Amino acid sequence: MPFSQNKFDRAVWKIVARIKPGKVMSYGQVARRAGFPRHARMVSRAMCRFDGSLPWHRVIRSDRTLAFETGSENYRAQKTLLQREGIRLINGKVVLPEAESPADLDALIWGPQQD
DNA sequence: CCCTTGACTATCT
DNA sequence: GAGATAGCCAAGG
Repeated sequence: MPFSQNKFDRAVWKIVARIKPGKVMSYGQVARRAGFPRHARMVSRAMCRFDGSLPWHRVIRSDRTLAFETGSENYRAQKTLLQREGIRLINGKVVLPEAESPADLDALIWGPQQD
């Protein structure tokens, strides 16, 4: 955020703002790249402090699930924003772009239903 | 201070 | 692979 607070907030902001459309990062990764290892939870705290003009939806859990309660308002909002960028979800998990393969496509068609 | 709370994680069953 | 568990760390009561 332009009018950021502390050093941590600014560092986190910078990293998240750099995540390109169609890509995602975990809270832990953001924390590390911001220079604050083991601060994944702090990243989430910072996010609610300044969310709005930044691609907050591209930050997910390390297990590739969304961090909100399933079905909650925020959950649906994030899911929508991600899908809008072409990011797929299967059984509540984000399918990493790198992992797109015939096997995954089969899963999309025949296996677990797509979200 | 001590305890609780998370938009978290790594590890073990 | 899904649940349980134990770390993690800043804020707030």
